[in-house]
Amino acid sequence: MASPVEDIRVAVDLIVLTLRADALNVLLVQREDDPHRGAWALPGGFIELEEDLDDAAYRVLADEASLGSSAVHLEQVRTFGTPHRDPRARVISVAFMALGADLPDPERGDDVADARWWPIAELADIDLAFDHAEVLECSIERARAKLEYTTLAVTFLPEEFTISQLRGVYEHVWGTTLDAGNFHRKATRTEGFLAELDRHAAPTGGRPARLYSAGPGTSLVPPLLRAGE
Amino acid sequence: MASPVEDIRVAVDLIVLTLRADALNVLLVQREDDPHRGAWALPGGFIELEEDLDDAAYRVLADEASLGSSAVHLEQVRTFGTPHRDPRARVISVAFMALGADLPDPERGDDVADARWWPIAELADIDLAFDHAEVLECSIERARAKLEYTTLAVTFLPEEFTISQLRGVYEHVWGTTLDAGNFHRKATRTEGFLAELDRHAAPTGGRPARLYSAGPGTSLVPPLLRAGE
DNA sequence: CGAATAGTGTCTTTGAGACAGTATAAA
DNA sequence: TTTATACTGTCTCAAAGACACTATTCG
Repeated sequence: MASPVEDIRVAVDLIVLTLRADALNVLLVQREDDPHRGAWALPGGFIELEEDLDDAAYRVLADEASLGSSAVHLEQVRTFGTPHRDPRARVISVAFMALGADLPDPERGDDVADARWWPIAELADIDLAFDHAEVLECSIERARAKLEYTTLAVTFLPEEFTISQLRGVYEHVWGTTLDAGNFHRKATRTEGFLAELDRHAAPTGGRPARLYSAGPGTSLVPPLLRAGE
Repeated sequence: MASPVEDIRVAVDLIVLTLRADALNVLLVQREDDPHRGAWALPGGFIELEEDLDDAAYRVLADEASLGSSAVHLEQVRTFGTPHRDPRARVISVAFMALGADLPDPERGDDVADARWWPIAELADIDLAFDHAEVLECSIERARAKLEYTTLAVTFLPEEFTISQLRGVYEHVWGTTLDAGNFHRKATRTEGFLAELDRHAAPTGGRPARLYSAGPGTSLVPPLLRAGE
C-alpha cells in the first residue's frame, strides 16, 4: 500500500450562509498573501493531525470568521482535490456548509485582510480565489435541494420564528415567491416540521403571527418541491 | 498558512454496487496484511500527487477490482477522516460510489488475499475493516435516496432494458415491492427518464416486453418516492 | 386451452396551487 | 374606518395507489 504522500495537504473550506437584509449571504475573507492576494475566498484552513474534519471546520469558523459553534448547522458538502487547484501544493479540500440565523458581522481573523458578508447576487461581478466559485455554487445548490426534502430551513432561523419567516427562508434561498396561504398549510400540517408555541410575535402592522420552534423531524414527507425544475 | 502536514495521507475508498442474482451486491476485498488482516474491506488506495480524485477512484477500480471504467457510474459520496480510523497513520478517505450493470467477478488484485461480491444482506454477519461498515451504509442510503429523484437506476442496467428490469432495480435496492402497472405508467410518462426503442426483449414465459434505453434527463420530476419513510 | 408476463383503464384519495374569504392587530 | 399581515376555506387539477382488465407470448 505504499504510495507517494509528500506534499499532499488536507484542508477544510467553509461555506457559511445566513440570511441578512432579506438576502442569502455568504461569508468571504479577503486574502492577504499570494496566491490570489487581494481576492475574496472562502474561509479555510489546514486540518491538524489529531483533529476530526468537523472539528477543523468549527475551528476555522471560530478563528477566521470569529463565529462560535453556537447556533450553526454544519454539514459536509463535497471534497475538491483537482491537482493544481492551489498553485503552491496539492491541496485536498473538504467543503463544509455552515448555516446560521442572522449571524453577526465577522471580525477580521488571522492571515486575512478583511472579512465580510456578501449577498450571493453580488458575486457574479467578482472573481473568487482558487476554485471557490465552483465550491460555493455546489454548496448553494445542495442547500437549495435540501430545503425540499429536509427541515434544514429552520437552521436559518432563531429558536422561535413565525411561518412568514420560514417562508422567507424558502423564498430567499430559492429566489422565488410562494403562496402564503398554501405554504402555511403545508408547513403546519407536515408532521415533525414545526412545534407550535403558545406565544405570538409582536405584530408588524397586521395580525400577530403565532410562534413556532423546530419540530422533531428531519425529513419532509411529502417533500416541499420547488415549482419549475 | 503553515500547518502540520506530516503523516496525513489521502485515499479513496470504493463502494462498488451491482445487482446480481436478484440482490444488491457490494465488492469487497480480503485484506492480506495487518491491520485487520483477513478481514473484508472496501477496495481503496492512496491518491497520487498528480491525479484527480475521480482518476484515483477509476485506477483503484481497475487495479484492485479488475473492473475497467467501462459502464460504471462513479460518484463521490462523502469524506471520512476521523483520527485513528486507520491505526497506522492519519488517513483521510474520500468515498466513491461506483454503480454498474451486472458486473463480472473480480480478479484478485494486488495486495489483497481475495475479492468477491457480497450480497448486502449477508454483511450483517461479518465485521468490515476500519470504519467501512459506516462508509458502506452511508453510500447505500445515498443510492437509495437518489433513486427517488434522479434517473440513477438506469446505471444498474445494461444499455437496453425492460420496464420490469427497471422496476427490479428499485425493488432490490429499496427492498420493497412495487405495483407493476403503476410503476410502468410512472416510468414511461416521466419525461426524460426513458427512450423507447422499437424492439422487444425475448419473451420469458409471457408477453415480450418492449426495450428502452436511458433517456436524456437526470432528474425525476415529480420524484418516485418510497412509500413509507 | 391455461399460465405467465406486459401493459392499460378506471376509480379513489391525497396533495399542490389558485384564490377568495375571515381574523386580528395598528394607525 | 383603512391597511397590513395572519390564517382558513374551497375549488380544480395532477398524480399516486389499488386493482381490474386486456394483450401477447409459451406450453
